[in-house]
Amino acid sequence: MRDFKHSLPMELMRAREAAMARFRPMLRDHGLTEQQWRVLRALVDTGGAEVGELARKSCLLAPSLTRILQHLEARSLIKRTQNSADNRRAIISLTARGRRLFNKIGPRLESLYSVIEDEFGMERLAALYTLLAEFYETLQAKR
Amino acid sequence: MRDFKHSLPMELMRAREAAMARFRPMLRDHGLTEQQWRVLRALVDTGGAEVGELARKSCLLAPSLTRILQHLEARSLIKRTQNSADNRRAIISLTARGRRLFNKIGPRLESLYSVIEDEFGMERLAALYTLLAEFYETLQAKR
DNA sequence: TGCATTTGTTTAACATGATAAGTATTATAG
DNA sequence: CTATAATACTTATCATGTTAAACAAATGCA
Repeated sequence: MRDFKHSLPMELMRAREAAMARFRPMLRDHGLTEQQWRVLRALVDTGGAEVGELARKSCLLAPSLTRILQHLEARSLIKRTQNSADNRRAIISLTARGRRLFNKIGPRLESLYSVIEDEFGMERLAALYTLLAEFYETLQAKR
Repeated sequence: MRDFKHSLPMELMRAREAAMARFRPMLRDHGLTEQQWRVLRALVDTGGAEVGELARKSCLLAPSLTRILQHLEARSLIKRTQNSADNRRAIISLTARGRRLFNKIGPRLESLYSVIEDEFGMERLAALYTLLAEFYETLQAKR
């Protein structure tokens, strides 16, 4: 059997964790988990979206997203707008308060990201992005 | 701000999830989570280890590992051997039953891994491993 | 020796991950 | 039309992730 050290899922996880360790403290300072942040960011990106689309964009499972939306709604960071044409669907969007929080955190995370970019190098980072995207596409295509 | 699509932690997560989706069903068929499997694998690798070492090798946080060991012990897949020199430490090791389960699952996971290797290509896979390891080292070194 | 510190592990509390099942609403075949 | 299936979410349940705090055993040092 291959050496345990060369388990691809574990290597991906370790790399991700190394990056998240840089970002998580700041999110935590603002009372956000990384998953909650992903939702806010997806909402800014889309300007409002249905739960299903939000789940895809933020890479969250539906049940997780349901709970997260409940938390964010309780904190008045998001709101729901019922779709009269299809009552199953609701459009989720940021409140003004949610947008303010996003605007406060976003730039700080960007600067942390820049540090990583400097340390690791833009070229290698780009290469990594490319390989990851190709890997994902390859494995998805064959399912 | 960068496009949301280019969030490195998310890309790492998506790639990992694409791989795990191949492995998880088989583990589930044997009543194991991926984390429990990582622990069994680390135990085979080391031939028995303390909780702390196990946490490092299996990339699990101590509280998670504590719970996982309780589950595995309840299923008689692992056992604890008290260290007389230091009563805080206990050596965790596989039971015969745990080893049998490992021997049953291991080869099947290997063959699933081979499929990924074929689909993505060994060269690109090797390149990905290298970049991931470098990325991890770079980010750890500067902490 | 006595005691504050450190170390290794576990608990606790809350949030999310993963799977299955449930609910309400809409689409569709007959 | 209407029963049925499909869709979009939500609940439920158990396991893990994350942080802080508790705990016991070992260590360092006055």
